[in-house]
Amino acid sequence: MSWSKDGRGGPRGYHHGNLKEALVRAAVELIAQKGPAGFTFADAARWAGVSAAAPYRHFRDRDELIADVALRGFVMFEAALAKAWDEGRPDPGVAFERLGRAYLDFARTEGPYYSAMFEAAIPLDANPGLREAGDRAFGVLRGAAERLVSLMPTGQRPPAMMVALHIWSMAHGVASLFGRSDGGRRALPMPAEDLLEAGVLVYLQGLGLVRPHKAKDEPPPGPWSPGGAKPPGSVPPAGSRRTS
Amino acid sequence: MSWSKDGRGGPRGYHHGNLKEALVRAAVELIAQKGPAGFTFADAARWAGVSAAAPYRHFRDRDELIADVALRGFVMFEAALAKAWDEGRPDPGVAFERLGRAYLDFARTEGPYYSAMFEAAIPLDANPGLREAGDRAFGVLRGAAERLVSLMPTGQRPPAMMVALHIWSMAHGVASLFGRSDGGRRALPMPAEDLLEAGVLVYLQGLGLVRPHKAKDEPPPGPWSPGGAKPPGSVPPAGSRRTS
DNA sequence: AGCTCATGTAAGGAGCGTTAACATGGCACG
DNA sequence: CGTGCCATGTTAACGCTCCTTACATGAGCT
Repeated sequence: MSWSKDGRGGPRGYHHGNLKEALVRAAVELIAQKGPAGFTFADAARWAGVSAAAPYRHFRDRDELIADVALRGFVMFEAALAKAWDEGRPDPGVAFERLGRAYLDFARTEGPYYSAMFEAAIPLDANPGLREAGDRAFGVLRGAAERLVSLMPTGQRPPAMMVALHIWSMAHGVASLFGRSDGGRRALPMPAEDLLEAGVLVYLQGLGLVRPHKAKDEPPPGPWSPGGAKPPGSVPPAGSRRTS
Repeated sequence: MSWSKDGRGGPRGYHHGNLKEALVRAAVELIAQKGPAGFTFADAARWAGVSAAAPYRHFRDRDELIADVALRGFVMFEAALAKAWDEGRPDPGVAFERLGRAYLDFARTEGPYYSAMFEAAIPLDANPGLREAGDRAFGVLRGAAERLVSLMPTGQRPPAMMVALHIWSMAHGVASLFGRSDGGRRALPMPAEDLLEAGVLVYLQGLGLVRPHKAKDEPPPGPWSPGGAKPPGSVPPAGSRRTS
């Protein structure tokens, strides 16, 4: 009975049993192979092992299929970010680092979803549900920024929204320039995750949220330094994250 | 007279006279309208007012046309960045700010080129010239970062390459998330330019390169603070591309 | 005048989107 | 337990656009 849930493979009867799911998976697979603009409705049908007319029972057109992928992506994204943030435990600094890594991790491991979400040029105006899902995902980032900012003395707090937008921008920039390892991208002298982590750390130092650790406890000069953030621990450089 | 150089309009004889240029402009126009994946070779021919077979005399296929647009874009981009940087005059901090603004300005005013350069998924491996042009443009950014970094005491210098990549990432992130005001994007509480400027400033502060708001605003708080740089007419919709 | 490039015209083939008409079989309901 | 409905898929067909090539023709240059 499990074959009825498989998108491909096993024999199936006249009815597919789970075509909608299969089409979504087909879209994900095809986006992974050829980019969000590189596949067609007919392709998805073929990939799902079904005739070209079948998808019309489930999606009005190709855009609706992609929008569905993007929607699922945002839901997964929100969950991944929320899990990484974990309400700021054990402390906001550490949790924020995790958040940044989770962002990139999602972009990398769920590349096709990420593409559908941010590169497919879906008209948000026509998909209010999609916009809401995106806003919810961004809300996690924003909530984290608010928490972080609240650690600062009242007079020096930057707008949390701005901080969230900066982090989002840098994460998205890193992800889209270097995140996916498809052939055409540029080579990096370091893993994208570390690049982002270092960037976020420098940024947070700029806000005064993290000590510049100028006390130089050790040789490691800064958030950069190749071995800086490798140990499986969390975020060694930059000293204590407490910033009480 | 001039009609032989026009892409459209005026009467022309059997020979177009400048079809290659006209095709490039057509591509730019079509990318502006429908995105880098949203136009076809035949479209470009139609737009230029020639038959569908004519473009083959000038470009092997659609990809070569887009690559040409991207190549020109990189050249323009490099020039714009170099001009903004102006070899670090009057001082590297100020010049770096200009550089960031020039980046966003390019992304906004030359949106189609920017799309061709960064969102068209052109295989760089097959276009060495394109890669070189891109590297040259990035070289401006990197050179500026090197200059900036050289202001720091020797022991604390972060790798210039990393700094350049961070700035690039943030600029690209801002540009691609909020830069173009096409219908589907998200609204921002501030102009994208200011968002980027503030982000870069915070980042540079994090490096210790800029003292909290040295020559920026008068009010004390920081790079944010809504009075920063907002002449009222700074963000026109920019819907129609000039290019004609 | 003649050469050569640039462009037009024509035509074939392929793929896609879309719709209409027909087939199948799971399931609700008697 | 039988039966009929209807959601789901299939087949077939139309129209459109695109890509590509082969051949014809206009226009400038020497």
